Amino acid sequence: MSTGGAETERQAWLRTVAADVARLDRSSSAERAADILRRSITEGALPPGAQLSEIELTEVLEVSRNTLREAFRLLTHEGLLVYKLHRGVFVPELDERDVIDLYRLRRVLEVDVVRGLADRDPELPASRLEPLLDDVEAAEAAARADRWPVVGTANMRFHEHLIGLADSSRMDAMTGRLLAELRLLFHVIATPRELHEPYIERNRRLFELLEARKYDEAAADLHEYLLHSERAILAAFRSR
Amino acid sequence: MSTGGAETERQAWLRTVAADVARLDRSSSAERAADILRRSITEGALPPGAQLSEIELTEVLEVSRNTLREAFRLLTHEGLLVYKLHRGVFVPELDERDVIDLYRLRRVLEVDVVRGLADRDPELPASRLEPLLDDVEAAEAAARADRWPVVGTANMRFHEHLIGLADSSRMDAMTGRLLAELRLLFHVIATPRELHEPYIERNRRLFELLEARKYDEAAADLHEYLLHSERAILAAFRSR
DNA sequence: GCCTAGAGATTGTTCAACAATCCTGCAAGA
DNA sequence: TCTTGCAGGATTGTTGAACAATCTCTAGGC
Repeated sequence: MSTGGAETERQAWLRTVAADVARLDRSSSAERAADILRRSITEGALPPGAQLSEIELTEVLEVSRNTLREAFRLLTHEGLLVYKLHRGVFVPELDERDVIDLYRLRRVLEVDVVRGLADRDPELPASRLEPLLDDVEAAEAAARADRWPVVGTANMRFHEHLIGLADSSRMDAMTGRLLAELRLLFHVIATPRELHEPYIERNRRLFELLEARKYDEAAADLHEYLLHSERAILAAFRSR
Repeated sequence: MSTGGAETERQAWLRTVAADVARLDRSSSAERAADILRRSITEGALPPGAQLSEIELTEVLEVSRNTLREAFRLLTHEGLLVYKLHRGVFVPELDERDVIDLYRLRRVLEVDVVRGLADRDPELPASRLEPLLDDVEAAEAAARADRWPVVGTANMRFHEHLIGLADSSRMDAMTGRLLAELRLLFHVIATPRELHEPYIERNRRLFELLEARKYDEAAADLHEYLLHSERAILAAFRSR
């Protein structure tokens, strides 16, 4: 054996390898099929209300019905599909109450994460904020290229990475679900630019507040941010 | 057609019927199998670390392997089972970090629900609190009968009903998951009495604060309550 | 005692078939 | 005209069997 310091380093390496293996392992046919369907749904190719035929998709995705149904189950639990017994799976149609419900949870979780960062500030290396900056810059670049759906994706990732700072696997899972459902809502709104543009700047400001370790200020800003976003979506929703 | 008022009444009735239909519909073989397994796990018949053999359970539950695997998927997404690729499904073994993670989320969600009740106090009929009182009394009765696992169940339902006051389907789903995982933790603790007894009284006090509409006070009480519970479980966990 | 090879067992995936249920269209009746 | 009842076809729910991929365990060699 070696010293404690070397041992820790070795353990850290073992952990990264284990994570890589786990990432490779999770490539069952069902999850690959689910990946394709997830993209089709979140990118709008399968609009809310659409039914997914089993036999049709088995041919397109080249998997068996059982495997496809397992993929359906995966997406069902992410909120991207709903099962109707003996009738099939459908892309859910969310309404205003869902918007309110989703945003209520987003506010609770995200604001709490930011506020909670104050307690563990010392142990949080600055490098943890790098993914957030990457997302902001990706959004800015996409905006310059006039690619607003890409801006939306980058903004979403910003919030995913924000939640990730809490190091809570369960919060990550919940947020993933919430944001996936949110994407369903975006597709009923015709003007992606108005929907995403204001938040590029707000995300950058949020990032800078975090970088400056002004966590309470960041939490207050985020709270108001999410209220603003909710109002915008509700307004766009009502004018359909 | 009739007046607007009658129309609203009719719509309300239609909603209740639709809810009943949805409840009846959700009875597929896979979900029935999942129900049985869920009870076995939460009641401790299947302890953490146990492996669930496919061929064995197909015989016991009298379903096919495919249907059983669909039930496994359902429970996996509730956190009650974990898949290890090519090795099978197991009842997860939670550790101290899971305790901390679970309680962090419980505090965030439950305290927010209670605090949020203040905003919608007028529209909240007093009858909505009845299930909470039922749970408190059920726990008290079970305690007198010295049936501590039943006390634990009643206490859990109290918190489920508490979250239910928010009328948020997504929060209900999240809480259901969190509490199910919590039950997994309870089974590694040998003394159910110490684990559940203190919270009978605390639940009653919480109920009385809600009944008196002292929501902020109730929220503060609940916050401290959950910290206390977390410490108790962590202590029991460390002394195994 | 440790390592390796291979047999046996278990899981991952597919396929085909049948049962149960839903949707569609049409005809009969009020 | 509107509702009701009834085939017929289409789709989903479930099963069983089969094969491939992987893991576990044991036996044997060093």
